[in-house]
Parts: sequence; structure tokens; C-alpha cells
Amino acid sequence: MSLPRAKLVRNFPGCPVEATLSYLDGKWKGVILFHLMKGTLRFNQLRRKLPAVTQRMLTKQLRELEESGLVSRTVFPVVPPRVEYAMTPLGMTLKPVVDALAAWGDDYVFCSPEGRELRMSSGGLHAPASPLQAG
Amino acid sequence: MSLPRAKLVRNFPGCPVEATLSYLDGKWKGVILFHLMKGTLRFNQLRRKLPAVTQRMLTKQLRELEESGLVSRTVFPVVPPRVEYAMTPLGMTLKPVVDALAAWGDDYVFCSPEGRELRMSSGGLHAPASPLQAG
DNA sequence: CCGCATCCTAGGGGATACTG
DNA sequence: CAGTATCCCCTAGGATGCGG
Repeated sequence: MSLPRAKLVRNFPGCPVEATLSYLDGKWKGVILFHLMKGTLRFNQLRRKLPAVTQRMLTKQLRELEESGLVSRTVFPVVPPRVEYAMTPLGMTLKPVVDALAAWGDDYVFCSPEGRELRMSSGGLHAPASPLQAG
Repeated sequence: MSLPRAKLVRNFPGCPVEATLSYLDGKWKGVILFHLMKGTLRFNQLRRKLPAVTQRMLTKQLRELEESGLVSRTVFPVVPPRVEYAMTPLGMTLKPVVDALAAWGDDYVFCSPEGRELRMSSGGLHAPASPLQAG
């Protein structure tokens, strides 16, 4: 009753980064949060945003997010069924994280000019620097 | 020669968040970056920072980070061997991301007062709100 | 529309031992 | 010190089908 931390903290990670990442673990949690940040979505709406996700996996990851207290699941007892997913207040505290993730993806993975510049000059793969850059 | 993007982008993710997370994928990459952000480290120095990591896994994850261009590996041809790992310029662009991850972990996973408040009030697990909070 | 149950596989990741 | 090489297990995650 006084220990929601036990649920939230999964395997007592030693480092704050590790801790946070444990909640984003799984192939789809990050993207789910990213979309839910922008507003409540029904199951199939969410599914359409994630073209590659399986029904099973979407359900599973949503349940885990719910169990972590990051996402709320609201069932409307109507027919056909209507289930809405939304960020909880706790979930919303992840916004800076998700924003940072999204920003980096935009800048350095998708084809922006600055991203390409840096990729060239950092040269991990091609350009040997001073002593012995491994291959 | 003009396509480092092919190496960097692994499976052409559809969303920037997904893209970024694909580089943090694996059990240890986040923590590795977290520690390397603070400065260059030798293999065993890094290992001591990650008490639970296996030699094999540390090597593997470092190689993947290197291949992504986020981390550089410098071999000094001396005996005993000396290998230093450091962030590349591209890797350093992840600092805002890693900082955000670390901050959230500190605030909401480790036992800070605000974190506990929010966990109680967001009540994903216990407190039914209006219609039917699932259980 | 939303989701569970079942079956199945690839590969992530641990343990341990050996090398330059 | 900084790795490879083996073996082996486990489970994340895909495919498919049923049900309210």
C-alpha cells in the first residue's frame, strides 16, 4: 500500500539512466509515449500510428506502461468497445525525455544537414585519427 | 563513401523517437554513454562503473556504439594493452538526451519526495478515476 | 473494436574458459 | 589488460486464431 515504488522500480538499477531506460524498454514504448504526449488515443488510432506493430505487442506494451503508472487505460462500457489511452501526470513528466529523444532523431538520424556534417567529421567508421583507430 | 547514413540508420524507423532509441538499444548502452559523457575511460575503468555487466557484453555494446559513430575506441600499442573509449563529437550531441534520462531517473525512480507524490496521485495501479480504470 | 490464448523462433545475453 | 571463443538458456516478440 505504501510501496508503489516496488512496482515502479523493476530491477533496482544502479544508475539513473539505466532506471529510466527500463521503463522505455521494449520495442515500442518510446513511440507510444511520443504519440500519447500529443493527446489521448484509442487503441486502433494508436495502432495506425505504429504501422509495424502487432496487435499483441501493442496491447502488451500498453499494459506495461499502465503498470508503470505512465499511461492510463480507460474502458468505456459501450458496444463496440471503446478504450482510450492517455498519459498520466507521472507519464507527462517524461515529456522532456521524449522531446530530447525526438529532437535528436530529427537532427541526426533523419537527413538534416547538420546531422550529415557531424557524421562525416566524427568519422568513427572511416577516418583514422591519431594513434590507432580500430577497424 | 557518401552513405554513412546506411550504417547509422539501422532499420529505417518511422519515428524520430524510435530512431534514437535504436542507438540506445541493448542493456548497457545508455549507462555506457552516461559514464563516457563525463570523460574518457579505459575498458576496465568502465567495467567497474557497471558492476553487473559481463566482459563479453561490455565489449559487444562498445563495438556497436563505435559502429554507430557515437563512441571512439583508441588502442595504444603498449604492453599491457591500453584501450580508451571516448565520446565522438556526434556522440556528444546525445548529451541532452542522456541528461534528460538521468534527470528523470533521479527525480522519479530514486526516492525523491516529488517523485513519490506524483506516483501516489497518478494512481495508475490503485485509484479508479471516473469511468472504468482497468485493473 | 479490442483483446486474449497458443505456438514458435531468433538472438540477446549470461557463465566460463582461453589468449596476446 | 583487454579482449575472443563456446555453450546454453530464456524471453521478447512475430503469426495466427478465437471471443465478447
